Amino acid sequence: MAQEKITSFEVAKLAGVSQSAVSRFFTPGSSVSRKTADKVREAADTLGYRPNVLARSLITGRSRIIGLVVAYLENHFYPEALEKLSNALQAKGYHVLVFMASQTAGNIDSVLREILDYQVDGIILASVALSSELGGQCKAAGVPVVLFNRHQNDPTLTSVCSDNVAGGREVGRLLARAGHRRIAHIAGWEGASTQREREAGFLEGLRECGAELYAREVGNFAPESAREAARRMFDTGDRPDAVFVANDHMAFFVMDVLRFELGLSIPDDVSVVGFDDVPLAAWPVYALTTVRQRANAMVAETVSAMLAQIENPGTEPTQVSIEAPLILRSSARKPQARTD
Amino acid sequence: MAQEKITSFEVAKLAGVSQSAVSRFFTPGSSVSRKTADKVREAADTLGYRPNVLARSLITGRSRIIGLVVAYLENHFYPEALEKLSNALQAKGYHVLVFMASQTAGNIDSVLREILDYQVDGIILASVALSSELGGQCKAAGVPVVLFNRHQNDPTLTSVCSDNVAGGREVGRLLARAGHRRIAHIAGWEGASTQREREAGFLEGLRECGAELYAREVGNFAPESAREAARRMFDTGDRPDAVFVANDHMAFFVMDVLRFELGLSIPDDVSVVGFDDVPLAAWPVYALTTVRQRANAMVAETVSAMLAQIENPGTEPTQVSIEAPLILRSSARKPQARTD
DNA sequence: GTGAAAGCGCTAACAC
DNA sequence: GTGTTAGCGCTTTCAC
Repeated sequence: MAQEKITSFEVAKLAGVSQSAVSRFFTPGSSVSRKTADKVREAADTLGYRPNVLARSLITGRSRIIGLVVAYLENHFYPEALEKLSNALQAKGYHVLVFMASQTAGNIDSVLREILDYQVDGIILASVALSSELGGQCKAAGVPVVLFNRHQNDPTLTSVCSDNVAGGREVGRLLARAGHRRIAHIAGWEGASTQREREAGFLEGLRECGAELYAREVGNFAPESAREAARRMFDTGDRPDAVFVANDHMAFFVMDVLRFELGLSIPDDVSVVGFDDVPLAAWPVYALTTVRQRANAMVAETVSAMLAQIENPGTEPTQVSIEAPLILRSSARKPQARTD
Repeated sequence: MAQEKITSFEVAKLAGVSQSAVSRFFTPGSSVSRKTADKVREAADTLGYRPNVLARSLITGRSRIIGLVVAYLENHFYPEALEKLSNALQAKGYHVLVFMASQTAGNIDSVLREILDYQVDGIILASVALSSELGGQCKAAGVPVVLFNRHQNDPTLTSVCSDNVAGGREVGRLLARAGHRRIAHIAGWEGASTQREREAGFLEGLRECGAELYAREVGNFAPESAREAARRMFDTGDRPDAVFVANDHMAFFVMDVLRFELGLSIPDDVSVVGFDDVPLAAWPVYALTTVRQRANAMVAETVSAMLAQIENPGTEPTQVSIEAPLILRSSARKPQARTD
C-alpha cells in the first residue's frame, strides 16, 4: 500500500497554489491562468492525483452515475442494448451502475430504492415496470427515469420503444398474404406492453387481410414455456401452418421443437416469424423472418431523453416510438402477391 | 420536484433525537436503544429518508461499488458472467459499475483511471489485460483487482480462470483417439492467456497420443476472422478432418461456413470442438462438443477473492484455476476405443 | 485570477 | 446510549 489517497491539498502545496486553484483547474467551466494551470498540472501528474468523483458529487449534486435495471441477459437483445447504452453514456461522461432485478415484482421496488441511495443522476429501466408509487418517489428525488423497451399508461413517464403495433401489423399482413390458412400466435409474458402491442398489431394485420387467429398459446418470453407452448400447439392433427412468436428468443426454441422434435419443415410445413432481430436471427441455422428493433436508434433516443431531463429538469416527458421494419428471411413463406 | 433531498438532520429533528442517533440507526454495527430506534424508524419512514451512500463513502472510504471492465458482450459467455457476477455482488451489498473497454490497448488505461475516480472498492477485469503500470497504480490506491478469465505472469495479481491447459489437453486427446488424421486448430487472439493455454494443452494432448497439428489459422475471437480462417483452412484438397476452435463463439461461425458454404457434414466430414459451453452450444442446431467453463464456480471464486481482499487488505493474491470438463455432443466423433 | 472560508451529508471519536 | 464535535475531499461564494 503506497501513499493511499492524494488530495487536492497535497497538489496545492506542491504546486505552491491554493487548494481552490487546484479545484478550478479540474473543473471544466472555471478559469485559471496559464501559469497556475501549468503548475497544477505538473504537481498533479507527479503525484498521480485525480479528483474524487464522489466528493465532488456531494457538493454538485451530480454523480454522473446512471442506474440501469435489467431483468435478465439471457435474451440476446439485452446484452446488446446494455453494451450500446453503456458506450453511449460513457461517451457523455456518465457511467452505468447495473442492477439485476429478478422477475419478482416486489424485488424491483427494493432495487430501485438501493439505486436511489447511490444518488444516481438518472435511472433506465430496461423491460421492467415501475410501480406508480416508486415513480413518484423518483420524481420527488428529482431523478429522471426512462423506460427502455416497455411503456406504461402514465404520460408523465418517458419511454423509448419500437413501434410494436406497426411491427406486429406487418407480421399479420405478411402471414395472411402469404396464403396461410391457420395462423397462430405464441405470446410472451402478458404483463408486458411489448407483448400486448405486438399482438394487437398482429391481429389488426390479420383482420385487415380478412384472416383471423387460429390458435394461441403463451410462452412468457421463457425458453421452457415457449417449448411447451409449441408442443401443445403443434402436436395435433390440424396444426397451424404459420406462427408469430412474440420474440426471437422464444422463436428459436419453437423452431427447434418444430424441426427436431416434430420433424416439421420450415417454412414448407409452417412459417415462423419472430420479433427483435437479434444477431442469431440472421444466422443460417435459423434465418428467421422477424421485426427489427433498431437497438442503436433506441439507445440514442434513450440517452438523449435522459440527458435532456438531467440537464433541464423541466423537460416534458416523451414517449418515443421507433419504426421497426420487417426483415424477410427464409423461415416464413413470402407473400404471394405483392400488394403494397 | 418535491422536497428534493432529505437529510439525517431532518429525520433527527422530527424524531426528536440527535443527528448521530439517526446515523447510528442506519449503521449496521452501532447500537441504539429500542426506543430511539423506533422513533428514528418512524421519522425516516414518514419522510422517506434513506442514507446517502456517497456521503457515507466519503468518510468510511468504502463505496460498495465494484468496477467491472468488459471488452464486449457479443460472446455469450460474458453476458452470462456479468449477470451472475452482478447478482452475487448484489447479494453481498455491492454494486457493479460497468466500463466497456474497446479492444484498443490504450483505451483500457484511461478507462481504469476513470474507474479509480469513482473510488471503487475493487476492480474486476473480465478478459482484459492490465498494464503493470496500472496494476501498480491500483495497488497504490489500495484497490484490489481480480482478473476474470485471463491471467498474467504477475504473481501479485489475483486471477480466476478455467484450467485451460487441461481443457485443451482433453480436446487433443479426444480428437486423436477418435482416429482423426488431419487435426487443425483455429486460434483466438494470440495475446490472450486463454488462447495460449488452450492451444498448449491441445498440442500436449495430441502429442501424448502420437498425433500432431496438421493446420493452424487465427480467428482472433472475432466472427469475420473466424469465418475467413475456416475458408482458408478448408477450401483445399487435403482439408483437415477435425478442428479445435478456441472458443464456442468462433466455432459457430466455423460450423456455418463448413456446412452452409462448403457443404461439409459434421461430424462425418469434419469434427468440430469449441471451448466455453455457452448455452447455444447445447442447442440442437449446433450440438457442439466443447469444454465447459463453469461460470457459476468462476463467479463464486471471483467474488470471494474480491471480498477477501477488500475486507482484509493483507490477503495474499491467488491464482484460482477451475476444472473445465469436456462435454461430448454430436459435432465431433466419439473416441473409438475407450482408453481412460 | 486567486485564496480564505463555508459546507455538501454523513460517520466516528469523544465526553457525558 | 446519547449528543457534541470534527472532519471525509471537494466545489463554490466571496473579498481581494
